[in-house]
Amino acid sequence: MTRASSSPALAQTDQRLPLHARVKDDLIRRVRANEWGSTTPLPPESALAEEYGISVGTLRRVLAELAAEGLLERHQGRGTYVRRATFQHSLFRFFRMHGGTGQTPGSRILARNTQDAPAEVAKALNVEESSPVLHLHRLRLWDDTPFLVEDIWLPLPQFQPIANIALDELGSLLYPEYESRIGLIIGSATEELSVTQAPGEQAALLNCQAGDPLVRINRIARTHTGDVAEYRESYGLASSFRYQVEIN
Amino acid sequence: MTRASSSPALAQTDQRLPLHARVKDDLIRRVRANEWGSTTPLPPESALAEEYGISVGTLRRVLAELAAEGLLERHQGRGTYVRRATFQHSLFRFFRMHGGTGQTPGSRILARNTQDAPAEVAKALNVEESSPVLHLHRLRLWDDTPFLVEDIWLPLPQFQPIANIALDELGSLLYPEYESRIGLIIGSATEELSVTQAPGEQAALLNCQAGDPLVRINRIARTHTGDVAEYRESYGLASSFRYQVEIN
DNA sequence: AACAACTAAACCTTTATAGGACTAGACCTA
DNA sequence: TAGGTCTAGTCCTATAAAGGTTTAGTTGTT
Repeated sequence: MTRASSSPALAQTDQRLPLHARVKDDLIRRVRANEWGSTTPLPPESALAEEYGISVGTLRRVLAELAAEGLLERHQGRGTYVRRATFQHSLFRFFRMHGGTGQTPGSRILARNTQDAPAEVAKALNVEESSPVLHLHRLRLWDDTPFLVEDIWLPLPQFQPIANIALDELGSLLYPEYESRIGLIIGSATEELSVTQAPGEQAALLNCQAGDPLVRINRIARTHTGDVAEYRESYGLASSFRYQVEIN
Repeated sequence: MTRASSSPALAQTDQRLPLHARVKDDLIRRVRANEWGSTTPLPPESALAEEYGISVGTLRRVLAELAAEGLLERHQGRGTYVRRATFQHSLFRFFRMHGGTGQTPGSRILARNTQDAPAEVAKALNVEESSPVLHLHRLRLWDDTPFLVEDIWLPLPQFQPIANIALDELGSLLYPEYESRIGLIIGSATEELSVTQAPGEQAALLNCQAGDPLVRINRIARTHTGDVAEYRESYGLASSFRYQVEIN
């Protein structure tokens, strides 16, 4: 029950906290530091407990909490794994398309260029103003019907590979492309919803009147370590947006 | 480790489930049945464990899960309590008023009458169409500046006391009134956000142009037992609405 | 090559125990 | 009356142990 002698891994953590909290903090740190990919399991309970110099029961409590919070995934008989971000709760899910079931999603990149980061983009990406960024202008569709206009900004030179490849090689989903071409995994994001009125350009693309209300979603996407990797502004028809939340 | 003999309270639960899951289900049922108000504590761990015929460790696991899910609140040295709904996550929180800090919230009831429930309201309240309901038309303000127009429907005769009392006796918050005058506690709610354009009436009240985009929030509020107690439609200026969500 | 049986490794369930920390109220003292 | 001290009651931390279930792979048989 003494807190004097403990594993070196816990040296960095707050000594006033109970053991399980300190172990939890350290495990979060190690997950963020990408110590285990999402395909290699964490060491088994017994090994981790021994490593930290704590009992298996205490370690199990920590792992159960982290699983409940969605950071880890546990499978009886198989092991404990880092959970990939699922984006189950993205606001984008709430654009309800009229069509319904049998439709397929797609995307079309309308423009790709290198820019000096405008103030707003620089602030979101956490880079110097006017530093070079890659800009994508993109349309997202259901069965060739556009429902979302997107502007996406990526810091350079980090994302240079995305600037170089042929446009038709870019898949309809960008995050797998970041992962395969740059080895960068998006771990979390912040989205902000607001309502605007359609300027002429967006109105034409979305097939509505200039001035019609649009929902704007700004997303700042980050890696597991917390570094900002992408900033995007997406516009969709407000009339097809419906967001539900349970409160208590 | 046998599952044959167990507390009578568990007889109703699924015998194939592990003990902790069955106890959890039963505790949820008892909380919903209002067995403990939010001021009287649940029985202590030791008593509950004995009642269910399980060990304290297993019971603690269940209580910890329920606390993590927000159904219970635990206080070392004091006891375990049913948690009152906080509505921390209500969409209303995201109407950002320009003013800022030192302002005070208020509300003004513009109209109160008894109606035959319109189809939409009847469906939301889960009552027969054209059955009698109480309707409130209300303005919510910051420092006398209106920012939200609300229509509220309540089932009769249940809410008759609210129909009878003088309007100036109704406080600025309704849920405490339901609680003190009817003994009805709101336990959860579902909110749905959509965007509309202001009709003339709302525009005048909110001090904007007809046709300006409005955020509409429909809320269905329920008691702990799941019965619908209130339906409301609220309209606010879209330009002052900003909603943030963390995703992973 | 296909299938079944076995086995090791991993997580899961349940109980038990010893001691610690926090809270509210009772009691005592000034 | 005001303020401290004590104490019973309650939840919290940490460990230990015995047995169960699930998975993936290995081995053996046909």
